[in-house]
Amino acid sequence: MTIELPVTVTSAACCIGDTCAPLTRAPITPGGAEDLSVLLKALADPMRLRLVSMIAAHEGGEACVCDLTEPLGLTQPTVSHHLKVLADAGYLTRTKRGTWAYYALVPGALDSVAALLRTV
Amino acid sequence: MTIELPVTVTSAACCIGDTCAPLTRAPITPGGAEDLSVLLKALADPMRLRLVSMIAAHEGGEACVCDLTEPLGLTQPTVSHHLKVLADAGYLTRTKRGTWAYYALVPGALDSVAALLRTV
DNA sequence: TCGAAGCATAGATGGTCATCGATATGTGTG
DNA sequence: CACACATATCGATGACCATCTATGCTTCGA
Repeated sequence: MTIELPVTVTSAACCIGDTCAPLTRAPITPGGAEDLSVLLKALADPMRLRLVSMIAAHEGGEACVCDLTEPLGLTQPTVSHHLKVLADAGYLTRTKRGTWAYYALVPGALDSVAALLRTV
Repeated sequence: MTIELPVTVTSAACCIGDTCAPLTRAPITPGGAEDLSVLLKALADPMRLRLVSMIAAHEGGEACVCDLTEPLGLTQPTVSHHLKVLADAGYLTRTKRGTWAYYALVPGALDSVAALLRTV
């Protein structure tokens, strides 16, 4: 369960030195592209997008697996698998209370990726 | 080559009627999740991210296939395939001048997806 | 203490995809 | 016209992935 979003964004600055608004910027690094693709891959699934949205829409901003299985029409292990993918990518947190495991959105995670997307 | 970004965003408004900032929003629709996942899937590949970035960084904001093959270390058919995926998703335009096919970014396409991402 | 419920993991399977080589198509040049 | 070059398409292949069933683990209540 590695929770990590690239906090240190490799600044693809538009202004370097004296020349502002140059015609050509520095392209994304191979490593940066690999990292961003991992973050995007975790979201590039209809069911996972719906999971994120349903958790955000759920009261309290959190939901347990049992809340999410039926409306998606997926089995419990499949939902559990998707939630793990999202948690590993840093989009969700997992809190166990009693028998239930509550998943919640990491604040600003989606905005972070959206911001990264515009730097490409 | 279907160039189309979801211009009509199904507004997941935060404020409905008199009650502002409700605890629960409306979750994304299954169709909306499917559409957004298609857009994200097209970007969720390291080589395609690098292609988009390299085209944006290239002088004139456009590049032909022959400009992109060598720095990526991919064969020409593979690069051509990735560019088609990106163009079909609405991220790139294709302009043929003579023997060469020039690909350029669709202005605002990335920002559009980034904005959609925050509505999830 | 025992059973039921919620969740995670393991293994299997069918589908999708990234990549390649080979080839077709189109375009400019001699 | 013939040839060289840039690009697109086709078919194959290996890897990855979404989903399932079966099963193990933990926690709560009777």
